[in-house]
Amino acid sequence: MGRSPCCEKAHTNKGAWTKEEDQRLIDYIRVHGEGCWRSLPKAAGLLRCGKSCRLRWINYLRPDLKRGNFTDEEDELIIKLHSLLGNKWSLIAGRLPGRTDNEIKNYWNTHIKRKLISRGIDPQTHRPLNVKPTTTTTTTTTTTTTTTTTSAGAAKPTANRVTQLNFENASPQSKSEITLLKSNIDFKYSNSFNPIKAESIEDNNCTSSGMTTEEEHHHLHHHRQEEERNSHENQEVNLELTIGLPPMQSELTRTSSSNSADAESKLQQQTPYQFLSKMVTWGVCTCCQLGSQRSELCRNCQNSNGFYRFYH
DNA sequence: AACCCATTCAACCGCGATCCA
DNA sequence: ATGGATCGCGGTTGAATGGGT
Repeated sequence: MGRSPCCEKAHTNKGAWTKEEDQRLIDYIRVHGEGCWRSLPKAAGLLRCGKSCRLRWINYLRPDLKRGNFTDEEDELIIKLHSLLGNKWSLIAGRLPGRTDNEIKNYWNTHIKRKLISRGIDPQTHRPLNVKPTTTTTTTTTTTTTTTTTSAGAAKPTANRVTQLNFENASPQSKSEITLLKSNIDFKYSNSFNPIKAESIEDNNCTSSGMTTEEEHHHLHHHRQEEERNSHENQEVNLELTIGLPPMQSELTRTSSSNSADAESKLQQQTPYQFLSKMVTWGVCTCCQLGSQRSELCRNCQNSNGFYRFYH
């Protein structure tokens, strides 16, 4: 038994949308807002499946879309974000107001890929094309985790992977790493915050990039130097990866008698370092680190009971 | 004008994640 | 705990378009 189709295909239109269909969809959403896509077509009198309506609205009809050519600044930002996030088009799109994931994906495949290749850069790894990838396998003694990756391309970023940073039970070695990580985050925050690095330490001393701890130390050090150089040389593209509030269940529940906005504003009054330290202590997912703008409370950090996974 | 080929981008498809009864 | 329904994402497809011959 396969998965049931998302809609009754026999009675739905496919292919390009007509002006009338567009208008119906716009009119309906203007009145009722974005809601249940499944029931929308019927309610709006459209012979389309909900999925198709959603796509049409998000990628084409939404009033806040920018359209038009990408600027050089946008190009560079996309390249930079892609080097950090990989093919996470929706996350990249979240940093480019008025642009959709589909648009960026297409633009990447048709323009930027070529642009990078012409610069002698591998579009997937963001490293010089003549560098031959080597495979390294790292197995740590404290965990059974084995990570395989290529040196040319950092381990493929997984958007929903969560960080697990437990200070209390960490080995002395891990603690020194955590200190290093925190200083790294602190450093990045003072320049331009790189959320990916916050994910670097997982399972105590097994790194997500597949490097040994020593390599990771070296890598972080090297990265820091590089960052410093960049920021001095050309005022590196400021990614403005704003940090969204991580789920603050306890803060919220502790102040449940007052409103949750109080708890939030209390946290926002903290210094960036205090705030980041909390993030590290809690452990937050990439979504929260990136400041997901779609939902106030990230689902990745929330389990099915509504509690947050990483709160101590 | 007719054909061919390359490029672009809107739309589709399949799948994993999440919700919810 | 389970399974169907739904959402959202990333990869792929194919019609439309433009340029070259």
